[in-house]
Amino acid sequence: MPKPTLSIEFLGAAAEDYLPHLAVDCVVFGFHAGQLRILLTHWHARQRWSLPGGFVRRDESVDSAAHRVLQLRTRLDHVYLQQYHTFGGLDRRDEEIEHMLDHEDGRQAARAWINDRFVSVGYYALVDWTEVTPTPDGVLTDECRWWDLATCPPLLFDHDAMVARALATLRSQLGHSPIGLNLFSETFTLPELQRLYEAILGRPLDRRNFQKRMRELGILERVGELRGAGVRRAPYLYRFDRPRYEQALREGILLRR
Amino acid sequence: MPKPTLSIEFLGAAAEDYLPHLAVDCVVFGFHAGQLRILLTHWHARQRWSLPGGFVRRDESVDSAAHRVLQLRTRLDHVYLQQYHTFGGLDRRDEEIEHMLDHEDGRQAARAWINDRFVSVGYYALVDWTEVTPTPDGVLTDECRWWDLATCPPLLFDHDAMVARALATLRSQLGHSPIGLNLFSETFTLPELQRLYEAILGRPLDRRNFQKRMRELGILERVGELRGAGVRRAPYLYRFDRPRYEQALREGILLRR
DNA sequence: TTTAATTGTGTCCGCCGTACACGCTACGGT
DNA sequence: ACCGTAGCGTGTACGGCGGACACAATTAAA
Repeated sequence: MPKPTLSIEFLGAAAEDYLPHLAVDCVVFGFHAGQLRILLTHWHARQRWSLPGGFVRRDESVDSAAHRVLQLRTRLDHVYLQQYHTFGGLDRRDEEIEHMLDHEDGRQAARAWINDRFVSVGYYALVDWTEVTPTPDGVLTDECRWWDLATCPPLLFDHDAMVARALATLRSQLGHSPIGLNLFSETFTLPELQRLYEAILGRPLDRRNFQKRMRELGILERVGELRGAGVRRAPYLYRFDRPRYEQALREGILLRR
Repeated sequence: MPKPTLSIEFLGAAAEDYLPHLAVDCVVFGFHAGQLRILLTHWHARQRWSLPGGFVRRDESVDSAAHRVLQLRTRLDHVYLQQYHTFGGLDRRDEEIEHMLDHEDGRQAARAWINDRFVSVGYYALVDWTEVTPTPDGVLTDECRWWDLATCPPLLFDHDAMVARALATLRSQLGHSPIGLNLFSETFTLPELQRLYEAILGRPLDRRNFQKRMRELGILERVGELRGAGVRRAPYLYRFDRPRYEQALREGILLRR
């Protein structure tokens, strides 16, 4: 299969079908082995990593564009996805990428289009990483995979700042809406949920107070007991009580600090 | 003085100097006579009102564009201005305006530029209304003035939703940062400050608890007593203690509910 | 059987937000 | 001159929630 030439067509349409100068970028959070992770894509032209992003079709809303981009990189539909900030500085370009693209094959118009200034609307997503099929676009990026948030490399453009702000937003939201549902498969244990909260907040929580609060929220449903999990007492399994969970989301209750 | 023809030049430059499809709109909050007010501009072509807005130059950041737009409409520099959401739906057009612009004088390219789809980055500003000089652009809009938030007319485009979301953001911020500084002139009384908080929150507050909390914050400095203000005891005048105020802003302390 | 590790649950305390009462100051009416 | 009234300033009491903390239960390995 021949390598696709550089053009905007790899997105499935011609450049004229997209809004110029406008992009969406997604900070896709997952959780595994006690670590918060994000999905990154690798630019072969630069041998560095960036957030998955894309452009906005003229016939779709910006929110729809974010969902579409996320679907292309994860194969997931109906993801929890929140716009959190728009990045419009003048320092968002990467001259090396622009220089290298200028020497790529492909139509001059497409290169100029991509190399122009962009304003980017930032979204963050919470996903169950086991359901994700990381998928690079195969043109600008040749790899797409999870990175531990703590150990991921410096990113292209201003994407480090985008990640930092997404995480700050997630933290500030954590007390107001129950987040866990989107990051776990169907069932989970309270210690797992606590490790998630600790990973997001970046500080340890008291196990007893955490469990008490979670129980009092009334959005958890005990399913059974997880057995044979090691040299210790087995924790209970829980699932979210959907109606109560969504009610709590609407009312925006919860933990404060 | 002849009426300017319809073109993008009224902004001080040619259309090529601006990013197409991208706008900034500002919800400018003021406070007067116990009422929260916003600054609106009147479109003569449509005989209706909208938020003050503008476009983004290719050589300025989106934040700078918002400050510039605000300066043009208020003559104010260094305003407290916060980006809060980007509106990118497909339902943001006003067909009547587009139709009427098509029959205006002016270059066809400028009409097409303005009539195309726009994504708008929303900002809200807090200003001392006494310092504002409302200034219409004189081309698309012929009037610019304050409206009581409670009684302002339905706005053009999706600006009603933009105002609602700005107000919701302001409310949620109110507990985390001390807001008042930007909305008052140098000095004010605690009853005035309380009326501001009540106007933002949309509910009455207990006077005694409000004063106690404000005193305990340690960011107010008592100046003197306001005398002869009517048939009652005169309230004290306060000003903000700048160093402590800015420290509180950094630490993001404060009221919860 | 003992021990280590980890989970589930209850109690206590202190802070903060809320409800509430009283004294103070000015002016106007009598 | 006196008192009533309207609005301002301050203090006290209670309750709820979060944070610190102790103990019993369960499992598998020593």
